[in-house]
Amino acid sequence: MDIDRRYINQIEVLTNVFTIDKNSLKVYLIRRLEEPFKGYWMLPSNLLMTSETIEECALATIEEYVGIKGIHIEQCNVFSKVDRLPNDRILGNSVIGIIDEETLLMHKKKTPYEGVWFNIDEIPKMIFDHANILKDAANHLKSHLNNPLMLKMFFPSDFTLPELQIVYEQILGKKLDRRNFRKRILNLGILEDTNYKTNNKMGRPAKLYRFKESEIEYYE
Amino acid sequence: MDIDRRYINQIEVLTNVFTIDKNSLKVYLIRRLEEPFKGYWMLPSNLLMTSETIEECALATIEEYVGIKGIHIEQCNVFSKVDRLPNDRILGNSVIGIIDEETLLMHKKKTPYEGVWFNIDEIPKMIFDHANILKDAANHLKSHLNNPLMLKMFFPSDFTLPELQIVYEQILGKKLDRRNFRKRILNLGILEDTNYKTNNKMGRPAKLYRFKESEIEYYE
DNA sequence: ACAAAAGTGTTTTTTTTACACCCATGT
DNA sequence: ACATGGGTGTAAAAAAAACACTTTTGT
Repeated sequence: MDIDRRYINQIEVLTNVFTIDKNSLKVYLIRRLEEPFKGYWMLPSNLLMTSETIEECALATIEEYVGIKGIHIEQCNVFSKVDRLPNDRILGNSVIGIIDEETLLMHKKKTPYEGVWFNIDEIPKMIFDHANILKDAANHLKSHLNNPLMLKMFFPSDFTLPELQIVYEQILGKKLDRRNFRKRILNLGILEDTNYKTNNKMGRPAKLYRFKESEIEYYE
Repeated sequence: MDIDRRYINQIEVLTNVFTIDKNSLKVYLIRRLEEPFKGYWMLPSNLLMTSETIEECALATIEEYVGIKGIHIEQCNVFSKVDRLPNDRILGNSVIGIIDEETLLMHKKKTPYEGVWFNIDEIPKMIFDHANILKDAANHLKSHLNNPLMLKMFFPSDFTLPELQIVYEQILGKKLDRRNFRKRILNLGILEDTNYKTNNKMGRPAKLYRFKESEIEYYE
């Protein structure tokens, strides 16, 4: 490989893995084991290999550090400041991953990395520019909230409107009116009633919905 | 630089430079001089150097190929398919640049590249995945149309509402009602009347507006 | 019967759409 | 006076926001 050294770049793929757990939006962070910033938290990341796409690298990274594979991911942003890291020049490519808590528990494999799910508004000290990258990813989530393909990934299967409302509220960071929310979502015409209901321990059972298949495919 | 060769990547910055000229949205393309795809058209591009940011590379590329410097640019998208180019594995980072025709004519320097402004709906045969990248950039333009910082760049200085309407119509690809457009834009509260008017050769002079400074800075 | 959570309807306000005539200038 | 392009208002429709009581279940 005889390429001009001036054009050799390293790219790290930084993954922002989100879930909704106990009615809160959470993100998965791991601890940094080396100096500087030893003990600080970071986004699971890997250098991009020449043999893989950003998406492949992101999925491999999530499998390696979070212990879960094949989740939904989205390209997010690129961070190219020359001094974003103290020593090396590495481009940062931020990717969002979404997983529901139930699927996570079912399919999580043991990893040597002791990651923790942090509530999105209780983010600990993070290394380098990771806090900034995470904040940007949370904004991305907000501005793409109506993507059914993305929303779907917060649930293991069918879901209720109160559950969906919690996803909206957590990502938007504000409470929504239940009646107006139902009207708005159902009017979109992207959900269908499964005719099933939850059997909760308490309270009235809720109707279960799913995204219409035809609506999921086509979204920009 | 003794880095693992598996993590050595090359990144090209592909610039989508837009302008509005004669009431049409145009993009600047140059010709490819080598095989394969000799004679086909391409987005002005350069490999990213380790010493520069994506933005710096994009600006340098636009200066080199288009002959204009210091224009407004925006990060767009990353294309990382391993086989997007036939021989090398090079990541594509797409960037949007915007320039108004008048500033272009004033400040354009001679370049050895004979670029042409193509109407957005009359794009010629393009190399590799460039047509796809350009289409994606045009979509980006559409979805960020309300960014005052971006809109501002279509004009050399103050502008009239009919002129702004043409920008909207061209980017959206559809006609808008004049009265509703005025109402909507003025209601945003981001424009201020300069109290000046155009002196056109024909017809009634139009009021000149500008973006309020305070509104330009803060936009996500 | 009570506690818990889900479901529902109406009114008001705001935003969006549709639509046609008058005004200011140069020739 | 006329041709050219710019400016304006109103009514209808649609979407969003505000707001509180009833229903279904488990205990």
